[in-house]
Amino acid sequence: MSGRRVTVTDIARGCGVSRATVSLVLRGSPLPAAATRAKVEAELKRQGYVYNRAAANLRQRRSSSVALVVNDLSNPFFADFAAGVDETLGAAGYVTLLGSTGESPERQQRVLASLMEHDPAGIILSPAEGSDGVALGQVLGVHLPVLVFNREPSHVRWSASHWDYLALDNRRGAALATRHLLERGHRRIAFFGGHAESSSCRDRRRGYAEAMRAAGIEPEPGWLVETAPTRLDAAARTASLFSSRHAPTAAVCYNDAVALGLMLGLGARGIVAGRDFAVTGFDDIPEAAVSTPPLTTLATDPRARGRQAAERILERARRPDTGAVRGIAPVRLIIRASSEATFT
Amino acid sequence: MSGRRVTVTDIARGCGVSRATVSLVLRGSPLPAAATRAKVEAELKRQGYVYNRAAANLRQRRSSSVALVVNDLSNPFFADFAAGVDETLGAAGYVTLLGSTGESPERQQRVLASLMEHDPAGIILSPAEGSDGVALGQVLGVHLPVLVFNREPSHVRWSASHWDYLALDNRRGAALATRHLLERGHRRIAFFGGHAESSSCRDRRRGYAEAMRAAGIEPEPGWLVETAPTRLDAAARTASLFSSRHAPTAAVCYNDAVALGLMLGLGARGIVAGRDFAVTGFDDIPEAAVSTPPLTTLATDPRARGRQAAERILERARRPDTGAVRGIAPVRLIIRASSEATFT
DNA sequence: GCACGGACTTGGATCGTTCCAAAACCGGCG
DNA sequence: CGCCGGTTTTGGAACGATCCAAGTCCGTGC
Repeated sequence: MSGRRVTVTDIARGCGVSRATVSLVLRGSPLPAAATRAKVEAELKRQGYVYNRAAANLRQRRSSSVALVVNDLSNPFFADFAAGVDETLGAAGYVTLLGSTGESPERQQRVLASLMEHDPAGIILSPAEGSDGVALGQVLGVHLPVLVFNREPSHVRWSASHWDYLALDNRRGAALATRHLLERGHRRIAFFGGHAESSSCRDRRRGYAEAMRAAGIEPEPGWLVETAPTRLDAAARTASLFSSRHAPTAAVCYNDAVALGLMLGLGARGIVAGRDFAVTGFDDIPEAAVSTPPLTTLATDPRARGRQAAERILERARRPDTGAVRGIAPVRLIIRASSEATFT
Repeated sequence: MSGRRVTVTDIARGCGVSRATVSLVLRGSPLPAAATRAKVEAELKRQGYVYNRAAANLRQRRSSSVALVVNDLSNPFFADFAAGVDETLGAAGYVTLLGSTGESPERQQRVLASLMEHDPAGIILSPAEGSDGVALGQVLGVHLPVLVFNREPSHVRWSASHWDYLALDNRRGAALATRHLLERGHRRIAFFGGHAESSSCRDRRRGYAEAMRAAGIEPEPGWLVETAPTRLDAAARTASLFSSRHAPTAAVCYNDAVALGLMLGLGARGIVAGRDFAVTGFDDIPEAAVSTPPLTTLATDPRARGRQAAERILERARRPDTGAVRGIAPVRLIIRASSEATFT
């Protein structure tokens, strides 16, 4: 009836022992006698006791939560990542504090500040585009275990920082896709989409360029097209691929959204992706398997990345003095029909 | 250097006032003199103070978090819902405690119990399939504001419960889809997919059946096909639609995943969806717009549902004694090519 | 009969913040 | 000079759990 919470004191009074004894029972200590334990446990059940972890954490000066801040939950890639993080944290008895930033660095600062007040044991951050490492350092302080996922904020001196970093092998992934297209006989291959200043786009472009040069081809400036990483903008910029005389016959796309947009744009110009023009993506979002044509892309297993990130941050919380780690997660080329077009 | 946290006591000592005064400044009380306030604020900045909300909440006997428990984060529908929840909670100064259950009622019990220990101000729960209302009542207690989203656990006596409920208008949605197909001339329309015992499937089947009867058609048993709500199982069961002599010419599908699976299954039998057979889905997941053919479906705006759920739970936390509310969110029929097939 | 040791149990202080009642300060007024 | 009212400030007790040093109990052995 009463809205008041049941506390250890209530239990202690209810069965005639001290608060300390109840606490021992709660934590499964071997100290209490079996009879006492039984008595206390009965009383706990009778009164419907619920442990107050906040109070315990306060006294013990530790934390049982980890903050997870993502730039865009509605992107399946990050949602899967979040699911992986939560899965691992939950299994370790931690609770996930969620924050999403909607790609706004300002909002990200506010969200982080608010989460910090809850004293998380660590933070897993997939930074908003345009994040500034200095501002992040300001809110996050010097002692908290931090893992940065997927993108590098600007102005971070990694060598001087204790932050962990986990990213996909963007460079190798793009190189794999490029080599795959080269093997199909393509020579004029574009790199299509993404913001050139973002770290992931830079890395992917680099992998692409390296693979091209390894095949003795120097990428032409007209083959590098920037777009917002969305289907819509990608579709809108399709034309810019075909403005020069050396129009490409294939494109390595920044990600799947861009690739799907490009295929839409190609269709609108009467070019059939997979037959007249080869396309690859990046991420292997669920749509990739069922688009028309199905999209050749790079699988990244975001859920496993989430588990990996959570494990790393837990390890870091246990032993704070281990050095920072840079993790590069492998990616896997999934070949589907969109890259079937060969150049003859 | 030291890992110790800066506390109000440190600040108080550092600028020669009492802890109580620092606390007043922190909370923006008008009481402290301007000069004192300035002095304290300077010291706060100097020492890099971070507010400890857990300690404050303990003293104030209130909570600044809301738990969000979803059955499947990797489903874009729920991820979007979560994004909406977090957006609204964050704006109100609450933090989101995330839990995901992977559709396992047992895991759900554990996750809820763990979240309860963090003393949330309320819980938003999208229950795992097969959740039992009695077991849920056990962990959730009697006083906590609870909002159940999207599915009804079994054995809940809503009339005797204070739980809020928010769901999509499944019945009307299915009826809209069915009427749409009827208008295209179809008479033999199946309801394809889903588990018949789940509450959402029941409601959708009901809307379908009502629309059919309103058109003077009694659905035949062979037109009701159960499947797991996945693409794979839906594709596998396509055959069962065509076993009887009165094979349907169109299908209202339980959701988009099922509809996409059905279209795959149709394709394998040489039936072209949208030309030879009309299909509708439910949810409007991103793939629906780009599948082949694009899928006619019902848009549910999960993000807005998330905001709505969060607002409701906050309202409930503010005034606990208002009666339970049942919210039914509207859905919108999106017509695309998959339902273009007409029956002539 | 009593000191001893092992098995349990316990009171009181503590974590970082807020509440509360009371105290200190201050200028003015009789 | 003392008192008054209003403004600021403050010490100490909470919140709910845990830590720790110091109990109590009880069976043994001498």
